[in-house]
Amino acid sequence: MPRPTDAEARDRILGAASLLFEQHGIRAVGMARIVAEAGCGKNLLYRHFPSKEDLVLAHLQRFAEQRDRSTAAVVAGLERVPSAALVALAREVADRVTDPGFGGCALRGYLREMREAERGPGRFALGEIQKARRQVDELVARLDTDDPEALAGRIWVVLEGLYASAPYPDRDEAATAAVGLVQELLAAA
Amino acid sequence: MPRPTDAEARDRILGAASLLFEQHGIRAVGMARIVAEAGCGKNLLYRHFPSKEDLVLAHLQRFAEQRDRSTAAVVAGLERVPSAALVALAREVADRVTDPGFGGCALRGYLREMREAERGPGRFALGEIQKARRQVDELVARLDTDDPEALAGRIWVVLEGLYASAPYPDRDEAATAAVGLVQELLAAA
DNA sequence: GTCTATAAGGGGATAGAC
DNA sequence: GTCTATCCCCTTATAGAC
Repeated sequence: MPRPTDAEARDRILGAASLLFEQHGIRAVGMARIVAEAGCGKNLLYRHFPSKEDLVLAHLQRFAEQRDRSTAAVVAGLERVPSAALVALAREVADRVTDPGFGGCALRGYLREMREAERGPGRFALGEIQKARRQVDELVARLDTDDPEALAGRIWVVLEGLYASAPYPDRDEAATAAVGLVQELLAAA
Repeated sequence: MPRPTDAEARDRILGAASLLFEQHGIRAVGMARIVAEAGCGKNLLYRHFPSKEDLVLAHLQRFAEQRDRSTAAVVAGLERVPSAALVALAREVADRVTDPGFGGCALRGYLREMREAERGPGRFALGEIQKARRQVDELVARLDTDDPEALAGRIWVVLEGLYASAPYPDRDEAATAAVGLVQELLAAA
């Protein structure tokens, strides 16, 4: 069991692992390298994270929590104006995607790399993505438009395209295109 | 050097490798497994493909050639009607993505998994994607609309979102959403 | 000669023991 | 923290079958 004061060590290890995972992928990064980068002993790492899978899961949870905080912040106060909330949501994704340090959505990246969505980190990743999708669905449902499902599906495709463009040089163009598209879709609805 | 008549063996090996790569990813599939699935000796594989990287490059080239043939077929005869060609292009992507055997775009998958676009298979993959983007750009340019760059960027985001939805259960919804979106974008232009 | 099958080399993976 | 066990990786080399 980690001691209470070990929370800082845990954060340091998890931070180093997250950075490496985002930069090089899950499979490409070995535990030895994480230990070296975190500057700790292997013993300590395995006390906090009994297996690599646990470490990866914690990495995805950390990513999801940061995203949740970020989206909650931009949507705050817009609950009454669902269209504005949806645009804010798109802008938030665009902001994260265009950040030079952003290495792609960790949840989607894990699913693509490991192709395992039934259990463990993959199950968590899929659940988080479905959660985000449901948020879009619910906002669109309050929008007083005909065929809200089609609209939500279209907005979702645009957001997926925005996420997909993260590692490419044209992500800035993708960001303006995606935000503009979402705005127009809502204006026409 | 492989003998001239070995083209069939090469195809068999490449076919087995492509299937495994699409199903499990590049890093997850070892040469031993490819040999087992292709039903050949290791020696023969390495004569046709001196290294795994060569095999992966051939796999990406095969994917790109099939895609080129498929897109050329659906665009054939529509050179004079760029909007129809763009819709056909979107439909073609939608058809491939919704095919149950489709495991995602191999080119985008390689770039996401290996994060290497400067040389070898990654360089090829990036070039092919840029080629597809240029095709969209050129069709939009012949469309007599103001701000063709913005329109091409929007169509491209939608297509990227469609590709990204390939491994998910909602790819059918994504396909109809994407095709509908492209149609509307062109109708409004 | 051309293939398959198998072993071996050198490295790195996760994980556990001391 | 180091050291070890076990396994799998890519690749090459050897040995045998047709």
